Amino acid sequence: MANIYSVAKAARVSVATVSAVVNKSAYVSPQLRSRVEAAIEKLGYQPNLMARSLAVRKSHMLGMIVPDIANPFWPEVVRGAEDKAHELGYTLLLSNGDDAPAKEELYLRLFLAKRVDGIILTKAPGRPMKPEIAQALEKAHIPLTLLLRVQKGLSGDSVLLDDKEGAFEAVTHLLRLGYRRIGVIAGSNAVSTSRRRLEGYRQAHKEWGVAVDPALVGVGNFRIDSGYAAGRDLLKKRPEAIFISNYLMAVGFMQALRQYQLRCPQDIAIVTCDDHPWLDSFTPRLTTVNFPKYQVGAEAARVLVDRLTTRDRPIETVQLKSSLTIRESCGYSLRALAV
Amino acid sequence: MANIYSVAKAARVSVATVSAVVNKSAYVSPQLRSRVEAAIEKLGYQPNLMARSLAVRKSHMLGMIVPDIANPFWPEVVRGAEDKAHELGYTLLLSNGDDAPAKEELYLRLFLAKRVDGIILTKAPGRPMKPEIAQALEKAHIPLTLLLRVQKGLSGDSVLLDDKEGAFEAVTHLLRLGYRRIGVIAGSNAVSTSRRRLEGYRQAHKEWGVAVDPALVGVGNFRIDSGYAAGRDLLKKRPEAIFISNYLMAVGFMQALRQYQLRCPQDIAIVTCDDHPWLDSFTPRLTTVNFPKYQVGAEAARVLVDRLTTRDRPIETVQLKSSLTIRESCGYSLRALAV
DNA sequence: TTGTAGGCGTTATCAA
DNA sequence: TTGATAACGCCTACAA
Repeated sequence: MANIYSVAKAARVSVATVSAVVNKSAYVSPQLRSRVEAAIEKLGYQPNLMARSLAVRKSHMLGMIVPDIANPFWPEVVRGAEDKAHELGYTLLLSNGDDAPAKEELYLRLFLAKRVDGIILTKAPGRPMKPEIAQALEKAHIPLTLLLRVQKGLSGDSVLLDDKEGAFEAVTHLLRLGYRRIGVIAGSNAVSTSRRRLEGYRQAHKEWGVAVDPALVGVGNFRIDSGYAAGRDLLKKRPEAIFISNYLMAVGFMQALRQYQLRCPQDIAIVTCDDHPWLDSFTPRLTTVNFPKYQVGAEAARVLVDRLTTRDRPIETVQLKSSLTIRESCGYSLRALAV
Repeated sequence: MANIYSVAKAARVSVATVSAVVNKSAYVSPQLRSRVEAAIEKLGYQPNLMARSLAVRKSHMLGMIVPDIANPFWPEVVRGAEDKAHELGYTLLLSNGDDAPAKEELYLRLFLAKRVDGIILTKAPGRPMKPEIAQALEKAHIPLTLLLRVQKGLSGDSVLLDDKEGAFEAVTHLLRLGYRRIGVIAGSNAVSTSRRRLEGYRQAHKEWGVAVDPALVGVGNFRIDSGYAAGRDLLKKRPEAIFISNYLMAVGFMQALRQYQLRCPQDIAIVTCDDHPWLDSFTPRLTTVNFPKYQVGAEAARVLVDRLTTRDRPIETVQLKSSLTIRESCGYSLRALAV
C-alpha cells in the first residue's frame, strides 16, 4: 500500500510537504498542494493511522468495558458511546467483562498495551482494581471514566443514573396505588447501582411509614435465572406488588409467575427497571423506570474526551435522570379509583 | 511508560534480547532471561502493540460493520464475534452502518486507515461497494467476510443463514395448521436476506398449492415503524395469519394489532423471525424462526481468521441452520385438532 | 515555503 | 547466544 514516501516521490516533493497538506498543518503553495493531492488521489493513499499514532503518541482509541453487550440494557449505551466517540474523532474498543474481575483485568491490560487514550469502565463487582493496574493507568496517564457504578478506591469522572430516585419513584407509585406488601428483587449488593436502588425502595417505604418485610427482599445478579429463582422464593411470601431492579430479572420473574399461574397485575403488580421499545407491544405491559441509555453512553464518551483534550479540569460527575413509564403491570387501571 | 530500551538498559542487555524473551522468538540463556524478566516486572513493561503492529505489518485488529447494535438481533452476533476474535488473538473494531452506504464507506475507509487485518461486513442495501474501496481492500490484501447478506459483485467468504428454509418451515407450519390467507411482512427487497425469506414464503405456498394473494405481501425495512405501517395496511385485508421477517417489525405489527383491537392468536396467528429469551415470558408468546445468532458471529470471526492465517484456501461459505420454536402466537393450541 | 533528519517502540537480519 | 542496526510509516523541529 502507498505510503507517504511514494506520494512524495510521485509529487516530486518532500514527505514534510505531503504531511503538511494531509494534516493542513502548514501553508503549502497551491502548485505543490495540487501536485500532492493529485498524487494522493492517483495512488489511493491512506495515511497509516498506526504509524501516526506512534509518532504523535496518541492512539485516538477509547477502551470500553461493559458487563455484557448481549444483555439488552447495554446495546443502546454502547451505541451512544460509539456515535459520540466517532463524532469526536475517536474509535471505540469494546469488551465484555462479564462482571468478572479476572476478565476485566485482562481487558484493562490489553487496553494498556494498545495504548488507548482513555477508558470507559463499568466496574465488575467484587475485587477492587489491582493496584498494579491502577498504577500503570496512572503512570501512562490513561484516564478512566466510570459508567453507572462507583466503587471506593476508584476515582475519576463518572456518569451515573439517579438509581435511588428512580427506585423511589417506582415504589412510591406502588404505595400510592395502595399496595403495602411490596417485594423487591435487587441486584448484587456488591454493585453500587443495586444498593442505591434498594435504598430508594427503603426510602419510599420510610416516607410512607410502611415497614419493609425482610422476607420480601430478594437478591439476584441481573440475569434471568436469578430473577426466576428470587421470584420463586418471593412469591411464596404473597407480596401484592414487586419492584425489580432490571429487565432480565423481570423476565425471569415472569417465568416464576407463569409457573405459579399467577396473573399480572390482577394477582401481583410489577414495576421494573429499563424500558424497551417492545414493552408496549406485549402483555403484561410493564411499568418501568426508564433510564436514558443512549445518553449515558454518549455522555461517557463526551466526558472522557473532554478530560483528554482539556487538562486540569475538575472531576466531573454527571447524573442522568430517569422517568417512570406507566403501563398496566402496576395495576394502575385496576387501582386508579383508589388514588 | 517503560519501553524496550529502558528494560534493556535495566537488564544490561540489548533490545534484541528483550524482544527475544518477550516473544520467545529465540533462545536466551537462563541468566539473561531472568535478568530481563526481573526488569520487565520492575518497570511494569507492557510492549507497545502499535509499534509492534507497525513493525510486523499486522494490526491484529478486525473491523466489523453491523447495521445497528441497538437492534436486538445484533448484540448476540457481535458477542459471538468478539469472543471468538479475542480467543484467536484479535481485537474487534465495531461500527454501526445503519444500512446507509455512505456510512459504510466512511467506516470502510477508517478500517483501511487503521490497517485492520480483515473485515466482517453486513452489507448495506442499495449502492454496491465503490470500486475504489473494493480495489483498495484488494491492494491492501484485506479480506472481507460477508455476514448474512450477499450482494452481487462482492465475493469472499461468507456466513449465512438458511433464510429460505427457515421461512419455508414457518409458513409451512401455518399452512399445516389450516391457515390459507397468510400475509407476510418482508424486509427490503434490496437485502438478500429478505428476498430469500420471501422466497421461502412463496415456496411453501406453492408446495401446498395455495395461491399467494399479492395484497397480503407487505414490505418494511426491519424497523418498528415499518412493521406498524405494513401491519395497518395488511390488517385491512383480513389475513388469518402472518409471517414477519424480523423481531422489530413484529413489535410494530403488534402495535397495529392493538390499535385494531385484534387478538393473537384468536383473530390472527403470527410467526416471526429472531428468537429472544424474553419471548417466553410475555403474551402473545411468539412462535419464531430461531437463528443461531451467537454462532453466526463466532463463525464469521473464525472464518476470517482462517483466511488470514492459511493462504490459498478455497472460498468458504458456511450456512447455519435455523429451527422453529413453537409457542402460542401461531394458534397451535387452538388448531391442534385440525392437524 | 520547502526539505532534512531524528524520533516514536518494535521486530528482524546479520555479524560477531 | 547476543548485539548492532535497518526497517515499519509517520510527524515535527530545525535549517535552508
